[in-house]
Order: sequence, then structure tokens, then C-alpha cells
Amino acid sequence: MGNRALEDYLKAIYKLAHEGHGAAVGTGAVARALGVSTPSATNMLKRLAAAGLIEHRARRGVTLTPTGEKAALEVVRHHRLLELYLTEALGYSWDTVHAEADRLEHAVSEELEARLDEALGYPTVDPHGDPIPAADGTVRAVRDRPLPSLAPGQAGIVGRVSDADPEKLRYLADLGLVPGAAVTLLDSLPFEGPLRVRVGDAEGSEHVLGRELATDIFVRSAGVDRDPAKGNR
Amino acid sequence: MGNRALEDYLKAIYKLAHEGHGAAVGTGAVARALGVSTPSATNMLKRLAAAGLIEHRARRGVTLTPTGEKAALEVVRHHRLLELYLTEALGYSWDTVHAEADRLEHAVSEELEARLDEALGYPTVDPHGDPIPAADGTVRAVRDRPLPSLAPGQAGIVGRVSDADPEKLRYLADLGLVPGAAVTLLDSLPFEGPLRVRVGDAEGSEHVLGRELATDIFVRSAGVDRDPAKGNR
DNA sequence: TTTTGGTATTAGTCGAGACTAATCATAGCG
DNA sequence: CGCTATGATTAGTCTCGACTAATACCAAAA
Ligand SMILES: [Mn+2]
Ligand SMILES: [Mn+2]
Ligand SMILES: [Mn+2]
Ligand SMILES: [Mn+2]
Repeated sequence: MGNRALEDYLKAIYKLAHEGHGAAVGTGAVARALGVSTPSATNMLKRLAAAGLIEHRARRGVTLTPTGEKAALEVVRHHRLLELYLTEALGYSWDTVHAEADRLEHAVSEELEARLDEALGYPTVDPHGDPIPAADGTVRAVRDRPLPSLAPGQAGIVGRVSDADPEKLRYLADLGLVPGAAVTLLDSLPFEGPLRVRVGDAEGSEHVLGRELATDIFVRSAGVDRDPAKGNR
Repeated sequence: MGNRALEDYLKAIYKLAHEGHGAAVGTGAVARALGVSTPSATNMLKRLAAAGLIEHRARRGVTLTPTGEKAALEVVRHHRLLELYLTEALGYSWDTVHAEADRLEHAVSEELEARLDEALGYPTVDPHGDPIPAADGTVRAVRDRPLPSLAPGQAGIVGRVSDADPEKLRYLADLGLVPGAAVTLLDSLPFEGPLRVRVGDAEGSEHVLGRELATDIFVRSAGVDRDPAKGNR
């Protein structure tokens, strides 16, 4: 097919750029994210650069140009609108939507995008807590921090969880660790040990989480509940 | 992309086989249907044959094998479920759904297919009157005849209209010539001339239709209203 | 300063699907 | 019975994305 590959590269670059704060994205990272060999990535990155979608400083890394960022946001918007629509309107569970949306995202027209947006009431957050870029390319900034960065005894609200692994998502849902849930870090064992957390408000249930799993959960301060996402639902 | 091309070829062959009653489908017809050169079609047909999806008697034409027919029906089912879902649930008009479904059909998983089917109440007809193949590969037989084959004075019910041309569909909708509408052939001018029809019951409105347009409208006898399609909606 | 190891690029190949130009096969007509 | 029109196939290319194997770069360690 034509632009499916390009779109997936742009999306991957966008996401990598936003988790490794600001720095340029390496060829290898892109390759790993897409399950592709590094020469394949090099080749593709050159073409993206030739198309003016990315800046490619050889042996340095890669950054999205404004045009490229716009295109990437378009794909991300499709993906997240689809994820939300599939769960809200068609009863999908949040652990299965990702794969479905990954295929559908490339076949979504501007009209379908608009109709999904409308049917959902112009949402700003997807089922996993990721922000849905607006039609004009605006994205709410994410300031959530990984759960382990809380101080012992500190409370937070789950803002976002990593949406890649269905198993993980099912497990988190069982524990009640979904976006919007209150969570308190009771203590965290040293030497990268597990964390003990309370899920829910005053007398919620306690759980122990492995370090790795906890790192995929992002929280915001419990006090500061100025979340634009809640604005228009 | 991988199977998008194959699926489109299978779908095209299926549809051509069903409009030219029973005969084998020629390479040229396939090429024309897909907007592709005949050598491209020859090449692709060979690969479909190698995959056991079609029977290709050289210089004869092509027929779907049971496996091929099953695969084709799968695509057709996706297409028509999507068309219906887009109109019913997302407010698409019937002239624009075809193009959208043509892209989405290849990205529909078995799960999404099942959920669309359920959300629509297990429908059997798409917005243009085409039958939706059941999950088990069953298709309601279509016995509708072209409008011009009615005898002057004879009444019928619109069963199906050709869904390829949006302009045409908009025009037909304006005239009220949609599936389920009653239509009476008042008279038809000789030498392939235009037809005068009444749309609606006793005192409906009268319209004149060009021969070509009329040939894209398919009707069933007004009396025999044993239509399985009306069964479960 | 030389060695080493991780990362990126080059070189060469492959299959999918498309194209054009040239050739063939056959049905039907004269 | 031979000729021709129509339709199908062959031959040869092209682009897109992927791959492996070989090479080049560069930073840090020795
Ligand atoms: Mn994708
Ligand atoms: Mn998501
Ligand atoms: Mn299609
Ligand atoms: Mn249709």
C-alpha cells in the first residue's frame, strides 16, 4: 500500500520523541518500535526526509518538521478516536482496541474522523488516558509522572497507562488502576523492588506492583485537578 | 500492503460473476473493474490461481474456487456491514458510504465484523439493497430484474440500485427511488428511449428516466413480497 | 593514542503490484 | 480457407518496503 508505512513511521517518531523528552530520535529506536531492521529504517527515514517530513542529521537522529508533526498528529488522532469509539460505541474492552485501531487508522477519511469526533462529543482523552489531538493540531500537554516517582505516602490520580500490552491492561483493570482512579504510594522497596499502593480513596484495597509494571502507570498530583480533559465531556 | 490487492481482485471477480449470470469472468473485465491494465490483471490472476483461490483456464476466463468464494464473501460482508453501519450509526448518506467502506473493508477483523453485525441487529441488506452475506457464507439469492424489463403498467418494488456512482445515488434519492419504494412502469419509449414511471403507491409522483439510469435500478414483483430481508429488522 | 563496541549506513537482493510495448490465440467474417 | 479484430499473455521495467551481509563512524575505555 502507499502511505501506510509512512504514517506508521511518523507516528512512531512522534511517540518516541515525546517519551524521550525533546531529544532527537535514533534510527535504531524507530526500527525497534516498528519491528523492522535498522537498514529498513534508515532507508525509510531518508525518504521521509526527502519528502520534507523529518529532519535527518546523519548519524545524529531524526526530528519531525512542522509538516511531519502535523501528519503524525493526524494519524495519532485517528488512532485515539478509533480506540475511544470502539470502546464506547461497540463495547470493545480497553486491552483489545489498540491492535484494531492500528489497522483502521490508515483508512480513516477526514469525514469519518469528523463523525467519530462528533459521535463521541469531542473528547480529549482516549481510553488509556492519552490525549487526543484536536482537529487543528493542538495537543494537551502531558505532565503525568511515573507512579514510582511519588514519595511514600503521597497520593495521585492515574492519568495514563501504557496501552501496548493487552495482558498488562487486563491486569491493571482488575486492580482498578484505570485513568481517573485515585492511588496512594504506601511504600516502595529499595533496590528497584516492588511498590505497595492503595487503590481508591480512604479505605481502598492494597496491592503490590512490580517495579516495571509501576513504571508504565502515570499519575498526576491528587490536589491539582485542573485537567482540561474533563472540560468538555 | 499484503492482502488488500488480493481481496479487491476476489471481490471484483465475485461481483462480475454474479452480474454476468454464471459465466466465467474475463481478464479484461477484471482489469476494467479495478482500474488496472490487463497485463497487471493477468499477473494477479495467475497468483490467485497459484494460491488456489480461482480456476484460471488460460484465454478462457476465471472462476472462484470454493475457497476463493469464501474469501470473496468475507470481503463483501465487511463492505456491506460497513456501509450499513456508517449510514445507520454515523449518519452517512448512502451516496458516500461506498468509497469509505472500500478502504475500511480490508482492515476489519473478525471481532469488529461480529460487533458491527450485532450492533445492527444482524441485518441482511445493505443501504443499496444488496444482500449482506451471513457469517457462515450464506447469501440470499437476488432475483430482482432491471426496471426496464417490467411490462408497461406493471408495478414493482425497488429492491436494489447500483451503488457505484454517488451522483446517481443522490439523484435517485431525490426521486424517491430507494430500496423498498413502490414503482410502476407507465410506458417506455421505443428505440432505447426513456421510461415514464410512477414512484410511490396510488397517486405517487411521475418521473421520466433515461434508459441507462433505469437499467441500474432493480425491481421485484409488487405482489410477491416474501422478502427475507424484512424478517429481522 | 590505540582498541573496542555500539549504532548507523551502504550494497545488494527480493517479492508485491503496478506499467508499456510487443506478441499470440482465437472467433468470426469475408 | 485464410484474414482480421479482439482480447490475453509475455517480456521487460519500475517503485515501494522489506531483508542480510558488509562497512563506516564515533565515543568511551584501556
Ligand atoms: Mn498503524
Ligand atoms: Mn491508546
Ligand atoms: Mn477495497
Ligand atoms: Mn452497497
